[in-house]
Amino acid sequence: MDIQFFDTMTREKRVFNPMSPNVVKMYTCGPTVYNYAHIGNFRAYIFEDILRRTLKYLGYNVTQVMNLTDVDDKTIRDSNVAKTPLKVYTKKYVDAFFEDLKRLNIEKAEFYPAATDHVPEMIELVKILIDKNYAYKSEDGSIYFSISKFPDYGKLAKIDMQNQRSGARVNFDEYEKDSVADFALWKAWTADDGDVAWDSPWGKGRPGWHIECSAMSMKYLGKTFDIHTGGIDNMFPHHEDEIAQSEAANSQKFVNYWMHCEYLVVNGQKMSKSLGNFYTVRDLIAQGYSPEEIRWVLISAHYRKKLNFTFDALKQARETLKGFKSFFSRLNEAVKTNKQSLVSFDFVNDHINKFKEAMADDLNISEALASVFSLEKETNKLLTAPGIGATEAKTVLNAFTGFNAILGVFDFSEEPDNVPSEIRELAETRHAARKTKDFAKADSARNQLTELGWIVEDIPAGFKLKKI
RNA sequence: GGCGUGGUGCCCAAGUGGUCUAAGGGAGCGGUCUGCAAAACCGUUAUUCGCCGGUUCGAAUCCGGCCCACGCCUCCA
Repeated sequence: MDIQFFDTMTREKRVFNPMSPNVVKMYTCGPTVYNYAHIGNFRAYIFEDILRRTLKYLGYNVTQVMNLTDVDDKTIRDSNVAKTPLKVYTKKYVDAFFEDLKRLNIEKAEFYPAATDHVPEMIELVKILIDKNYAYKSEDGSIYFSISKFPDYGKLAKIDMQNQRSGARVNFDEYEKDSVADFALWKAWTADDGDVAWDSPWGKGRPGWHIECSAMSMKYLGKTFDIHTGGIDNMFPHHEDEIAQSEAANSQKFVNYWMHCEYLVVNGQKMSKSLGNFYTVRDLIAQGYSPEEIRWVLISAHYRKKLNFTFDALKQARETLKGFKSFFSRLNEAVKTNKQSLVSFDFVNDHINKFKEAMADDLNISEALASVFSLEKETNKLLTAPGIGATEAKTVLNAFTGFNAILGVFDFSEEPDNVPSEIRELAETRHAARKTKDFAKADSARNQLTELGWIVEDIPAGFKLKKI
């Protein structure tokens, strides 16, 4: 089965062939740790997680690198405001980031290199660019990349630099550059930087914004690697600049497949810190939404489509996940029975194959979920009507475990061993009352349970308790 | 000014020339089941895919124009 990904460079779906047959090397742009990441940011990280899990599901080993940008204008600015050393300041948000990744069940990458740990590598790269005459030193001691030396500049974003209205929104006081579009490889130290500085052949300073990704991807993945991803806002200038630096320095192709994730929008507008229309994972959890519900919302739209974030979507996710939860609970019950199989279960594999094919087709999650829902529905029918055997129930459960290797949202745990005794007693009371047809008593017990936050359902074997 | 993306039912969301009188989910409504519920199942909610033209035997899907929304060209996932 071919895997196809939409490559931003060619703007079309291409059959995916990694450089080595069984290993995929991918670089995923990570957070700038100056604040809590918001769920718009996490949309990108979840897209990367789905990509990674899909590749693994389809049989590849994955080596993923995600950078942590822990030195830049904003981290310096905000650590100064907080009167906290940069490293201490950023650590807080690095920790928070990993905490959120864990909550959202995002698999860990193999490497999380921090920019501040790789300054020597960046300096080496800048040296090469200067030696090859792609970079120049300005009067203030900063080093810039000269895009006029790199004719391919703009090939990813399809930007023709001749046609840009430079000046309209570019600050003209960057007089020291040859051309306004030239970007910094190394920034000379200024007073605003405080004690954030590294020594370099060009004097005290710090790396430019883009160089870390070139240097660190090269270190961990090589000069050419398979996939590079990020939010679509990284496409220009960030990824364009990475290409320029890397390809100029190495004289070889930087990346084979570029994949970009669309925005999360709120009321039609991009969720961003500058607009202030953002929610963090912790905000939503504080409002009573679960990480699974958040994850479901973020995975359930195709990564190249804008996703409109609403609380209604979170509520829809809640209902959907509830459905799965009770489905798994029915399956778990069926597994415990000794019922004989009455039906053929070939269709389970058909559903698995459709799921797989959909994901292999540029991560078509909607198609994939359709077969997940379809398997749920078909199985539910069988659970209701003729009954299914324990073996088949197990087969279906295994299929869902397989789906979950990518989706990462299902909770298969059996409800609940940890029911408070008070709750269990109430349910027993109700059960006994029903047996003697004392429905008034039964209903009153049920009402009490509801008030305590529990739902009781009658099933052939007795009753089932669920938390609201 | 340049470049780009998208507009599909009440909401979310696939489909990108025929199997589409449009998958799937959520929600609503009707029903089966139930002491009543819940869960589950069945039925139902777009002859239509922003609007207007065109190409074609045939279009949601291709072409042209228009309207609307959003984004990039500056840090941003």
